[in-house]
Amino acid sequence: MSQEPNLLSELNVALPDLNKSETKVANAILEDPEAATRSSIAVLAAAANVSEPSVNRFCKRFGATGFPDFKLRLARSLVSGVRYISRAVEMGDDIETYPRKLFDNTITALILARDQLPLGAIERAVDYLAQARHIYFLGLGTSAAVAMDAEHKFFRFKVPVTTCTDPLMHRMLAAGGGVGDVFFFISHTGRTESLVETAELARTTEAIVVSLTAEGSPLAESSHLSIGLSVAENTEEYLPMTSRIVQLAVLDVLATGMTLRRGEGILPHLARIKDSLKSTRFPSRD
Amino acid sequence: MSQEPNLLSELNVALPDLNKSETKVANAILEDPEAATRSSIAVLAAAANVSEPSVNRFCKRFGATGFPDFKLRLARSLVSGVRYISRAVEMGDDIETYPRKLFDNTITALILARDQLPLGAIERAVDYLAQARHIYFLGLGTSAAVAMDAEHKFFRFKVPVTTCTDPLMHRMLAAGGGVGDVFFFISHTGRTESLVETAELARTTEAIVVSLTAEGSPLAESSHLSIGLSVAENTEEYLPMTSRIVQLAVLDVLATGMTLRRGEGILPHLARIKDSLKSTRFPSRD
DNA sequence: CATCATGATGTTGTTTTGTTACAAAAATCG
DNA sequence: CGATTTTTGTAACAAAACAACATCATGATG
Repeated sequence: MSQEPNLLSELNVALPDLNKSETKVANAILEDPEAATRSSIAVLAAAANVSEPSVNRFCKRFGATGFPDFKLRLARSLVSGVRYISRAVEMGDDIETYPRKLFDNTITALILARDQLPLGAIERAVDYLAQARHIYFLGLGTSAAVAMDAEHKFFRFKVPVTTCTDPLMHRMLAAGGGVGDVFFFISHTGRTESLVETAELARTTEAIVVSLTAEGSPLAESSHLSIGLSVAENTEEYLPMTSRIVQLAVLDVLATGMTLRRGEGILPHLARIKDSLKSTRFPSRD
Repeated sequence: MSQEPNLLSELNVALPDLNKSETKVANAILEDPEAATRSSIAVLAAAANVSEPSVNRFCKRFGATGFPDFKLRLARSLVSGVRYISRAVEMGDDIETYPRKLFDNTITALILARDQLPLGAIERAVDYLAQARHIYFLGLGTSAAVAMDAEHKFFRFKVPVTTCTDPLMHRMLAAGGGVGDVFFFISHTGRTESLVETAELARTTEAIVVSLTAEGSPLAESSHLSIGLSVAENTEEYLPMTSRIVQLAVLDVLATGMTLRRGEGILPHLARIKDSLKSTRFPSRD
């Protein structure tokens, strides 16, 4: 699905090249786009002092099939314009405001990531993971929690999984890497010295080094395969937020890819794991 | 500008309260909202197997002045082509398909959660957390990773934070709770016996018990305050996915609420913490 | 400077689309 | 089981959009 350009800015750009009545229509729309989406063709024509067919022709000129279709595009470009701007939380924000902003930012980040997902890299990562004899998820700080989450997913595939947050352990594990080992590094910046060094250490062995990190970062460069993300963490923010959620979503994708690779056969196994928790829970009504 | 809630999630929420033909219409729209915005009332009526006036009434029920107006609202609430019907991944899906499905499901879950966020509970939770002398984040399984993430956020506010995944430790910590302690439980189901028992134990002390869990669950009932979520984890899926991401987003909200509560004064402190990592990283170009 | 060609604009009438009023059917309740 | 309310559909009606054609402006050419 292509990132359709904003209709309003398209109008602005085209403005000089329009003829008399088209200009009138364009101005009427730009004057109050919100209202334009609500008007009928007759009302808009009156507002622009032109005839109805002129408005209709105008719409078709901009690629719409007709006036209703044009209104729809207009409506959509009105939101996407607002939505795509990550609005930072401000000190004055109240409870009605900041939760919505945070959710919207997260949603936007996921949409952006979804549309730029490096599918090729993901597919190769699934290849590596599916063949791994042992997977190591290594991350520090916020990414440590992500690594832990990954461990909770991947152990289900009957592969030994190790997660670890101690940089010294990292080094030792990396040094001991061998055939069939996959070292999976998770880092938002991809610049953490300790992690990059560990990745390089792992590369001196027979192990495979995969990273989920910023595109073009030192860590990405040091890996056999990098799943490059370009999540712009709002620099104003003091707490890391969106980046790790995108990382988690990508790990969901990898785990799912692994399930698909394993085929139907793995499903009973996954079901058994899930069911094993039943007896730890209070029965639910349904 | 009114913060209009997303029409799609409004539909989802209202779904159970609709009568027969209204349900049919809602499903037809949810099935493919994008197409719905392009259809005429006749086409949509046919797709839903109802009469045209039924569609019209449906639109008015949701606050629109008529069908065209409804379509406009729908178009506005359509975020970048997210598919609202959570389509589960199927065994035959290829790399072009399943990553998108997973992301869309996650995005949808976040939109739904955003529009049903229990703001009152969140506000009170921020109150408790802001006044806490010690915060304990307790979760098991997947929620353990969420708890760990929470720890990584909240320690920044100069509050001692403890995370722990050992149920026996949980019990002992809970038993030792006192004034100023906040026990924050994280659980998707809210039915894990061990956690519920721990929560009840904590309630016998002076400590405050807060939970981030399913609405109306035993855990929610056992808490002083519950932030109720109703994320429908797709039961077909064998891996927990969307629920924990929503939990993380809510914890972001809580942490941000805490920042706002603390006021400007906390910002230099947060900045110092962030900067402390600088020397562990390779310098970036910008 | 008249005339024609071309393109832009408006008028009219048809078609499509949406809406209202009302009647039939179904559900609810005493 | 019948009365009452709610839900749903039918059909007539109103509004909107559109297409075909007519008119007007513009400007190029003899």
